[in-house]
Amino acid sequence: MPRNKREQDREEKRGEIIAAARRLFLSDGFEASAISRLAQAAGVTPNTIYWYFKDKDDVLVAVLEAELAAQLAEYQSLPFAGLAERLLWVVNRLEQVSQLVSTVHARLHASAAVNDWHDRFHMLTEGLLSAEMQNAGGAADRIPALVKISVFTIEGLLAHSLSQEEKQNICAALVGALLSRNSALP
Amino acid sequence: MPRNKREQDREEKRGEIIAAARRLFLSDGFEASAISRLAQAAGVTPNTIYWYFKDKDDVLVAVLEAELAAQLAEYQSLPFAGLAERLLWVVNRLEQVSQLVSTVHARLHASAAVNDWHDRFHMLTEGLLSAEMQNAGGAADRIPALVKISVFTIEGLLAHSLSQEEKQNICAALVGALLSRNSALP
DNA sequence: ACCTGAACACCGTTCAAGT
DNA sequence: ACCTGAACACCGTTCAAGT
Repeated sequence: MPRNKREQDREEKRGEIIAAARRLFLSDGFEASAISRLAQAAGVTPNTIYWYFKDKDDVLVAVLEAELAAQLAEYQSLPFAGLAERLLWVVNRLEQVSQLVSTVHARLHASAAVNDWHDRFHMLTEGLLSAEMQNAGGAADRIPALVKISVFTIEGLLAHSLSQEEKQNICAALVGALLSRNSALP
Repeated sequence: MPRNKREQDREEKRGEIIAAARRLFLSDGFEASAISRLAQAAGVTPNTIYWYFKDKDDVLVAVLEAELAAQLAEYQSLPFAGLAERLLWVVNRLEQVSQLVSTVHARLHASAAVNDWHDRFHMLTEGLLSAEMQNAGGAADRIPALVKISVFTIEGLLAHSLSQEEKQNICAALVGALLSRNSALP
C-alpha cells in the first residue's frame, strides 16, 4: 500500500487503468482491446500506459492479480464448507470471467509474465482444492491426480459453451467419480 | 479431388502453402507466423495467399482439416482395439501437435471458421470415444458426461506441460474413474 | 485464372521533448 | 516523476494492374 501522497496518486491512476482494462477485456476480449482504446477508456494517452506497465501483457497480469485478490477474499469468508458447494461456487465465479480465463490460456505461450501468473494460479487453486479434498477425508495418494482431473474438467466447462443440463450432468459425474469407492473419497 | 490439369495445379499449390503453414504454425505458433513469412516459406508473395485462402484463419482451418484427415486414416487402421490403448495413442498423437491444439482454442472466439471446425472436431471425436465406451460395455446414460470429462482431461494434459509421471498418474486415475463400479463401465 | 507491387488501416511500442 | 506528439516497425488485408 502507498506510503505517501505521491504513491497514493500513482496507485489510484494505476487502479483506474486496471479497472478500464478489466471492463474492456471482459466485454471485447484482450486482442480486440487495443492499447489506444484502453487508454481512451482510462482517460489517458496510449503511451502513458507504458509509464505504469511494462507492456500489454503486464496490464493483463495486473487485472488478473486484482481479480484473484477480490475473489479470494470472498472465498475465504464463504458461509458453507461442503466440497461440492464450494466447487460449484468457484465454477460460477469463473464463468463470469471466462473471457479472462481463455485470454490467459491464449497468452500463455507468448508472454512469460502471463505464464508465471498462470503457474502460480494453478499452484494456489490446486492447493486449495487438495486441502478441501483431504478435509473431506480422501486418501492422500490419490488426491493429486483427482485434483488435476477436476481442474481440467472445470477449465473445459469454461472453454466450451455447453447447455446448463450438460454442465450439471458433467459436474454430477465428476463428483460421482471423486466420491466413488475407487477414488477413496467418502 | 481435381478433375483436370488446371485444378490439379491449383490443389498442388494450395497443398504447398498448407504444408508450409503447418510447419511454421507447429514450430513458431500461429501468431508468430506472419503471412509474409508464410508466403516466403511457400515461395510466393504475401497477397498470393489471399488468392487461395479467405484469410489467415482460413489457412489454419485448411491445416487442421489436412491434419485431421491424415490422423483419422491412421486411427481407423489401428492394430489394437482396447479403450485404454486407443486413448493413449490419441493423446500421444495430439501431443505432437499441441501447438495446433492451443492455437485452435486461442482463435475460437475471434474466427467463426475456426469455431465451426472446432465444433465439428469435438462432435467427431466425442462420437468416436462414445462408441469405444459403449463397445467396452458402459452404461449408455452415463457415457456422455464421462466422455466430456475424458476429453477435457486430455485437453488439460495438452495445454499444461506436466511431467511424464504426473501424466501417467492422471491417465491412470481417469481410466480408474471410467472403469469404477460407480460409472458402470466394466 | 493467377500473381504482383504498392498501398491502407491498424497494431504494440519507443523516444525525444515538455512540465 | 509524469505525460505527450510524433514516429517506428510490423501486422493482416485490399486493389489496381499485369500476364
